Amino acid sequence: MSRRSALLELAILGLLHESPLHGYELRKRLNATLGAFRALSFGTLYPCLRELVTRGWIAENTETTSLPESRTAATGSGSRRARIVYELTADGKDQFQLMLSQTGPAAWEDDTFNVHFAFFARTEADVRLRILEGRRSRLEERLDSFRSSAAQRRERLDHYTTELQRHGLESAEREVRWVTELIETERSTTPATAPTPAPTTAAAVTPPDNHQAT
Amino acid sequence: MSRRSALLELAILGLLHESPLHGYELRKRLNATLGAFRALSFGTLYPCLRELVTRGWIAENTETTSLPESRTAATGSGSRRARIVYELTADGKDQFQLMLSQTGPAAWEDDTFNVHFAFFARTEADVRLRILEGRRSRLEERLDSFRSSAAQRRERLDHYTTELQRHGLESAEREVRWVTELIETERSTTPATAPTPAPTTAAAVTPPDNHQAT
DNA sequence: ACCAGATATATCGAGCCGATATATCTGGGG
DNA sequence: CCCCAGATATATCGGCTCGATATATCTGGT
Repeated sequence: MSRRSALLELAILGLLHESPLHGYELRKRLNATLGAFRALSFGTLYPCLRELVTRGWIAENTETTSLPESRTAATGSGSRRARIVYELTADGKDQFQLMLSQTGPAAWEDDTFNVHFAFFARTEADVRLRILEGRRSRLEERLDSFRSSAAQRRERLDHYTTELQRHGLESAEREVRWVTELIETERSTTPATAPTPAPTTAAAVTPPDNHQAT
Repeated sequence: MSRRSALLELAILGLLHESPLHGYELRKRLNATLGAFRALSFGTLYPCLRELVTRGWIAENTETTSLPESRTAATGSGSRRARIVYELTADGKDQFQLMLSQTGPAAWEDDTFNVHFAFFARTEADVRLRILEGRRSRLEERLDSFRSSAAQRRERLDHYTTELQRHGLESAEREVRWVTELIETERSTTPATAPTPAPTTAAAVTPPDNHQAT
């Protein structure tokens, strides 16, 4: 079972959910729209696309722009040459929804969170809330370890390292506030149909912490 | 010519510049102190250490804590068993200073900037300023491409993706302000000379053949 | 005394990144 | 008009990194 970066597979299926795309354009959107994949290599993308085809989740349509011998300068859309356009299949849509409903610890880590969040419009409300709360727990956990380790070696670091730590801490605190606002928005816009047994609002969110020590 | 992640080599040399360390502790500091290397694998660290040894930049001292049959409970440092302690050599110090003076485009990218910044106390003032300005240019360049692409597809994105973009944009803007403040501080505190003092000896700035100290 | 967990070093396969190759289309200059 | 530079587009390869795993010692709890 080649894991093959389930995150990349999820991102590809999600982008193809909107419209069929060819590899080059897919890579650009992976870099731009999602927060991850800053410089995804074609040596990663194309093998992944091929595997998704063999699994039947996407289909490969060779774009035979039969454009005749004329230059077709009129069409500004510019179909340049035969491109391989990938399209989501029915099985691919099912798999995408299945992946979105997975709320494992992999959903709120640094790299994965942005991708999951970008597809929240197609994610169920309770899953959205669980991922946001997991993300906040993860951030606060890191904040705690940062602050405790900072207290230990007060005067050991020079000015620049201290400044680096301070900026990192501040960024993490800002993201906590951002996620908290998102959680409150989720709670106010969705009725209280929470399946979690936490009726009281003061239940301190009960984050779905990883009960499984990896 | 195995480049072997010059960034990791720089970070190791920089951390060993302060005190000799063994692999396990080195990995913890790589995760905690620097911003990069969130989960560096031992399968990456140990081969890198071995190569640094073969290049003569660090030395491998098997810590034969001859600690007698007594428990040595007094020493809080706790030498548990024979550990391999790596120590920076004179050539390693030269190499570290050489790497720090490299102001290539590799110094202000996302991953590399934090590491270079963490060692600014041992970097010359003009190099510091060049790296900070390069970092700011890089961030503003990304901000421009973000904003222009956001203008193109105004109403195409859903609420969540828009929110993700907005948060990313805001974070980048905050980092630009942070870097700008750092640049102004550099300009005001270093009128012409005087590198920032290191806590120890002042011989830290480019010694050509200085083979002693520590 | 025992077991769980932290400390510490080491190795291996799967798969990712960066460089590189190939080919077509577009735009600018001589 | 042609050629070159650059963007578009697909593809491959080797070196290296990651995650899992193995081994061994020390510490702390019961």
